[in-house]
Amino acid sequence: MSDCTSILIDYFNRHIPLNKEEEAAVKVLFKERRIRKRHYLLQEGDICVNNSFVVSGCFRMFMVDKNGKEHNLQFSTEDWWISDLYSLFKREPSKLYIEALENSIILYTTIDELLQLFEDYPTFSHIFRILTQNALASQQQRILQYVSSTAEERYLCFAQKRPELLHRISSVQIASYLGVTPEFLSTIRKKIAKS
Amino acid sequence: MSDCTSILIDYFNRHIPLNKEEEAAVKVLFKERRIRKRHYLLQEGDICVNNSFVVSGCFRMFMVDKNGKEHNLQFSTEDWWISDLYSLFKREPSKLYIEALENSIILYTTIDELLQLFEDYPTFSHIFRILTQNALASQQQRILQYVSSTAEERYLCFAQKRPELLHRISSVQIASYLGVTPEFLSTIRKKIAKS
DNA sequence: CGCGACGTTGATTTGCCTCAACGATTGTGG
DNA sequence: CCACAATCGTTGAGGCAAATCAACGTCGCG
Repeated sequence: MSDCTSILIDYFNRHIPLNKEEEAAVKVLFKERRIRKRHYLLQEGDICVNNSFVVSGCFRMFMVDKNGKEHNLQFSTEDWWISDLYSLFKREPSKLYIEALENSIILYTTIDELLQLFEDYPTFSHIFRILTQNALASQQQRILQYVSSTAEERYLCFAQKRPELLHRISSVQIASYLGVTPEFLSTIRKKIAKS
Repeated sequence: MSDCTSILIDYFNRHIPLNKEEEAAVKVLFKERRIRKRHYLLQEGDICVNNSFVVSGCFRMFMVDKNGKEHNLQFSTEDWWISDLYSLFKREPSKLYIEALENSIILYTTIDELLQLFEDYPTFSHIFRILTQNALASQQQRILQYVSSTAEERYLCFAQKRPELLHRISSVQIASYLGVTPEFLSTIRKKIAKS
């Protein structure tokens, strides 16, 4: 059985080179966990205490509205992070769910270990500040897109940014991410194929 | 003429008590500026280099879509911050505008001064990490609301959270924030008044 | 083989937009 | 201080994007 931490260390090195001490800290702190398809990493009401890195597999983060409908906010595959950053840092109950769409492997730490890591090695504090900014930026992009694009435009944008997900994820999930019904996604696809 | 920095210091003290040194640093670093109604603090393409605290007045942050339509993302009044956090930290050109809706007074620093402040006084680093988390949280809330509520529900929610803005801001601006036309906001209001 | 999940299609409905028109209010120049 | 223009909120008619509901074919799987 392979040691997944090397994948995470590679990931960090692609952002900011780590020294040997820092690499060792990653090896110590991050723990491996397997999640089976359809199992949950987080459910509404839980406080999100873990920050998780996806080694392999695929997750979706979603909320359930008052009519019981699900709305996907994010998909996370290899080399992405998956957690409710708000619940994680505020230590408040989450309004979100995180579900594995495939059998997956993650590396995770608790928020307390992470904060300790920040204190011990400023490099990580720096990396995670950037990650938070990226999260902020991508959320801003989603809002801007939502208020200014049609469903078809949102689909085309998604297809361009995450082409590999089109085949990997069911269209029910993609429709939920785009904010349309699966039926309407189907008509969008038909229309695009024609043109 | 009054010194506005005391207002900002009060604001900080309400979050985390400052010591004398920290208060002095605020006095040195933050500069006052008056912005007249209809003037811009930021325009698309600019890199947002200033982080601004609203002492008095009111601002709106908005984007312009490809059809030339404006979409308000945020209103900031007294005791709020106003800046494009993404452009500020990434030092990339902004896609947003910030406009004064009233004659206003702000206190601002450049991003470089702010980062220096973080290094010198960890307290501020802590406060601003919380502010970034709050920004993330409120953006998440907006997305969740957008995908799961009708315009009427969004209006009721806005009216509950920011009742004072209903009279302070024109309905054109409120409609733009809610993502509807002013005409439709009007019909929403009529319907609510009836029930 | 039969069942359930999934993607597709069509008919109908609905939420919201567009456009046009109208009084009321505000601002401005003479 | 008035006259006029400009802006703002409202109302209504008509249209479109997307939802809902129902039905059907296909596929993988027990």
